Amino acid sequence: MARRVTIVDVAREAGVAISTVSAALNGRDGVAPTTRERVLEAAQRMGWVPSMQGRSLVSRRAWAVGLLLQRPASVLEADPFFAGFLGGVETVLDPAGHALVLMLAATPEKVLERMPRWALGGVVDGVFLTDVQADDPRFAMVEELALPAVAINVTPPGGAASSVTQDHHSGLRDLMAHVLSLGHERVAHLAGPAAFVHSGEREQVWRDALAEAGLPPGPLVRGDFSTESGAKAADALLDLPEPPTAVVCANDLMAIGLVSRAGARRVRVPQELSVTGFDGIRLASYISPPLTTVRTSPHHLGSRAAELLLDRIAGGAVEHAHIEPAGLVLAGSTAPPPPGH
Amino acid sequence: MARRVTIVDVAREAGVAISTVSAALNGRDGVAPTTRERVLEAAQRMGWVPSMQGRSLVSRRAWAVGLLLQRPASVLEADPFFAGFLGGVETVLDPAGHALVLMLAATPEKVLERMPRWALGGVVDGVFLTDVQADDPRFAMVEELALPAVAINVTPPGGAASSVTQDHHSGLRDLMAHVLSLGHERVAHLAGPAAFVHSGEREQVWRDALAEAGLPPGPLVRGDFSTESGAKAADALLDLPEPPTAVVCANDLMAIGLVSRAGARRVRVPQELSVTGFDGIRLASYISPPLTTVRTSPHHLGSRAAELLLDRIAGGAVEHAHIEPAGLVLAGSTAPPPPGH
DNA sequence: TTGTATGCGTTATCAC
DNA sequence: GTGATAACGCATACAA
Repeated sequence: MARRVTIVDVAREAGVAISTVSAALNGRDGVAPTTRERVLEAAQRMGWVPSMQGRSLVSRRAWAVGLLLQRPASVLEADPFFAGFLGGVETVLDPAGHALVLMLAATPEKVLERMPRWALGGVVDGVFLTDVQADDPRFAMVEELALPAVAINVTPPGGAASSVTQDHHSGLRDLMAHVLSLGHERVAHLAGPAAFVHSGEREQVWRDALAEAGLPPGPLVRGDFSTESGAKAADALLDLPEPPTAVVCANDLMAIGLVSRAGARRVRVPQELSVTGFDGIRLASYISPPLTTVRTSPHHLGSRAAELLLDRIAGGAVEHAHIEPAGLVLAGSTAPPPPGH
Repeated sequence: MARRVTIVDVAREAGVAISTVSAALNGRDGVAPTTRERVLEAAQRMGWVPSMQGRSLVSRRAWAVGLLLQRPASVLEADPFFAGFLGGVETVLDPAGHALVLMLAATPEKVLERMPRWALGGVVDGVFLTDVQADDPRFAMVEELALPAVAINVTPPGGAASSVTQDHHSGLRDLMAHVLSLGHERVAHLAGPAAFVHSGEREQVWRDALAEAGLPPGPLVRGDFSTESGAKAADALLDLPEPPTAVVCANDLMAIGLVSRAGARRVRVPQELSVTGFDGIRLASYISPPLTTVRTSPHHLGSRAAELLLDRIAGGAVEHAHIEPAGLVLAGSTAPPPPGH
């Protein structure tokens, strides 16, 4: 690589001082228009590009934010939330001149080890916190590090982090109302891992809706959000002495796996078994039957989260934002229970 | 944030010189064991973390590599290649102490604008080049920037970049052989965008296989790799005066869309229409019928690519690696054509 | 074996 | 309005 062009070179070329070049290049005032013009022209002509390391060193800003994901690869590879979220984040980050540093951690320990290195090492100015678990140690860590952070879909404890949430309660309540209005009385729940905060919340909505309808809580099984685990859950539920007539799943991928396995067992959806998803991924409308689900907005969640994070980094206050609630999507995977149930 | 701990602080605390601290911390020799011990202990106790900016500034290394993706969000959100590839990349990058900087570009121009800024600005030490197009301008750019690069699934022109490829020809040839052996004579191809190099290659395999079998090339339609475009293609193909009896798709998502739309039109798969995919995504085995496809290995592609890139950055030569070929996965979406065809 | 001095590219604080 | 100059945190050549 040819020796890099620095502001020193530009200064020499334009016949001005280094400080003048810096001021001109950064649009600070106190520079004569003609001088500024000359500097800009020289920088342009010489192909000057700012060195992020030099800039970062003195500005004490990394001009980058981090996303540390800790999910099994099997889920990540199929879950469109991830890509949608990233897309939203980028629409905000890029114009603001910030980069996105990504880490796919194999274990939670890796995440906790990486965070301080990133923060103290000046790799990132802030982080997104996704897949928040109960008593998540990351909140204490960002607080201790004074690292700007934005939590996704959860209210952070203390004042440690900003947050952006999309209400899933109302959508899920609508979903339960829909299923119950069809006449189902044995409504199972295929939940996500117990550790995730949102898993517990969705579970609670399901439980409350059944209680309000005067129904006993149906069987509950857990998956890990993967299609595979949905298929496994189908076996578990259909092998019960009294199988449910409807299954409310914590995400679409598990619902797809469940529908698939049910079909393989000659259990017709929705005639014999109603199934609902959660997320509203595109694919959900292309399987057969199309999935009744609740549509979330990962892209919007990402863009809003990035806004909050940049604001926080710029010295803004901790803030808690909400985007439009996740809405019900009625499709073909739900129907009245078979007669006699 | 409390004032950061620097090697100066550690030096003072340990009662030695800065250079000694640096040498001790980086495992260089020329430091007395007891001194090293004392330094390490002090650094540990004071919570010293290396400043990447300081280190980068003097080492002229960013300790990060970049991935610039330029794909429509609709594809990215559903395509598991992306996440699988990232997962593979991380398994290599992380132990080596490198970070991954990600950019989701909205347009090709954005990519070409960002590359020099990243390279010259010291944001990354190298880049991955995915979704390579014909006459891709990025190769000229990495060459001009002398930026280490690894191209994925394509042989880069000139000696500009390393590459890692997974042969898809043989798998696709096997697939075609399978379809033709079933007796199909009107085999359509649902191709990807013409601009992508691998789209053209897959198309050629299809064309050659038909020619070898003495069959005229069946109808060819193009999609954009999204499920939606697969559904659209189903309409286009089934509305033909002489619809094909088999459709070979350039990826699984389009195949899923096609199967879905065919089902909605009461065209039974595979009895009336055989459909094949490409990629071997997990979901492919959970739709009904499970998809006959060719299984690729994005994770392995990613890990190998990262190895090549780090090697290149460390001064190694340009290298072209191959991973195991993509293999045929036979499933339920293919069958003999209906009688009379 | 240890200490000193210098430079990496930038920004910012001062005199002028 | 402009120009020296001192940081920022680290690594390293060289001197002691």
